Amino acid sequence: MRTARRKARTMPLPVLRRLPGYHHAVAGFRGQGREWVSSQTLGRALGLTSSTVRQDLSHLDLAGTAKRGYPVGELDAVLRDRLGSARTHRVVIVGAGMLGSALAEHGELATHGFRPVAILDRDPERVGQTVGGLTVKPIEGLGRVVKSTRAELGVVAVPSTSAQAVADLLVAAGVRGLLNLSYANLRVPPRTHVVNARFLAGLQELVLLGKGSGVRGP
Amino acid sequence: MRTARRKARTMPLPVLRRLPGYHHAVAGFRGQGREWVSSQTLGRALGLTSSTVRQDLSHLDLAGTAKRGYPVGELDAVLRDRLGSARTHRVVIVGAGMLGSALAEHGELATHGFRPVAILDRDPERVGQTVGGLTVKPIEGLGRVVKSTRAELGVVAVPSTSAQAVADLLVAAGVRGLLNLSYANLRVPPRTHVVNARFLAGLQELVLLGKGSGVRGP
DNA sequence: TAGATTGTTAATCGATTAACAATC
DNA sequence: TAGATTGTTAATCGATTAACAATC
Repeated sequence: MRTARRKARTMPLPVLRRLPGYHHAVAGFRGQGREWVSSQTLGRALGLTSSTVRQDLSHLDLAGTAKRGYPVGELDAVLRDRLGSARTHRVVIVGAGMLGSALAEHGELATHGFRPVAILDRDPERVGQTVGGLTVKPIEGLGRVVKSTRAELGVVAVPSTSAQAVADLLVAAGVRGLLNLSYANLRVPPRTHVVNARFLAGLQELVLLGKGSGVRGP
Repeated sequence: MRTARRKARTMPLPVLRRLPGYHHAVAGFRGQGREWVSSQTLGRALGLTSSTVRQDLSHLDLAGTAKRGYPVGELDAVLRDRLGSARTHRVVIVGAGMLGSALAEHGELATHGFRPVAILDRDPERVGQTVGGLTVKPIEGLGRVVKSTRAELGVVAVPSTSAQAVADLLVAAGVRGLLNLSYANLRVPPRTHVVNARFLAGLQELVLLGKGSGVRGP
């Protein structure tokens, strides 16, 4: 076993996407008081081969130990650092319907470093109401709100018909990343990122997978 | 240009995952009254190369035409057929918090063929309340409810700490696919499918992407 | 006709898996 | 010590992209 190289500089996108999964699993093992975890055990928890796990973890600033595996506490710390769980990430939510409100009031956000700092809506009926301790503001104020709250991230929680317009506003307001909860395909300029968490597309994917015939591969 | 082969039998997973995106884009073009759409235009809408689009669409039972592209109406019909938009897919929602309730009341579900047929919760306070026209039922009745409603799909809309337990119940009750909205990594038996739509993991992914340094590739 | 665009094959790229020496 | 497990290299697998003849 060669010495672990310090600080991997780059990380493939698939690996990056798995980090939240590792984090959840490791936090669980830590909660159980476990001190070491092997690549095989982690693989079982995430549905990956032990080989993939070792390749993935080689991108982190951490070394495992032969015969024991990876130190749970350290792994948890490294993952939390990468995922920014200890920092505060300000999130502005557009759409104060049930979905946006659910996000604003979701308890698990805070424990991972995310803080909803504003929620806005187009509907005058909703403006002024209180959601998760925040007063719903009119969408027209988005630019000012993003500036004054220094929000880094925006959540698109509006119907798919207005999603692109909202995305454009958020980009113009200067957020660096968008979480898209709508069914729309959002287009944003190169320096901005979009991550989709689309439950409707997810349900459709399940329908396609369920057909059995129709899917190839592993 | 050779004749299109009828009925592609299999479809790679990445292609399958892009079908909802194609569907949304094509529905948009159709709404504009457009009759033809090229692979290049579709690629722009989805953030793909025209080459990838042509490869993807070759898996569908449909032929394009040189110089014009793909017929929007036919493409829409083929996609709707694949995605099951015309059939009814019964969905049982576990968790009647704001997130589960948002799903139950979400208007876009019905237009794509998904029908919430039951919503359940562990909390006695919530049991009996009405959400989206459904009466919240106690979680203990899950097996009976799935049977009587003939639900095919289950939504896990509970805190991550109870997510695996809920997944186990849904699998035991016989649903064929799970939409996971929680942060947990769900483990299910081989014949069951899980699709994640995890907003918290999505926000974390945005943080990782935002670091700029740290990501490799395209 | 000339030019744009498909459908398909082949090349490239990159992720996953396998294999195994190092080593605890 | 013997055996389990890492870290890493190489092989494999599969997805994306490029290229181009067919053709509308």
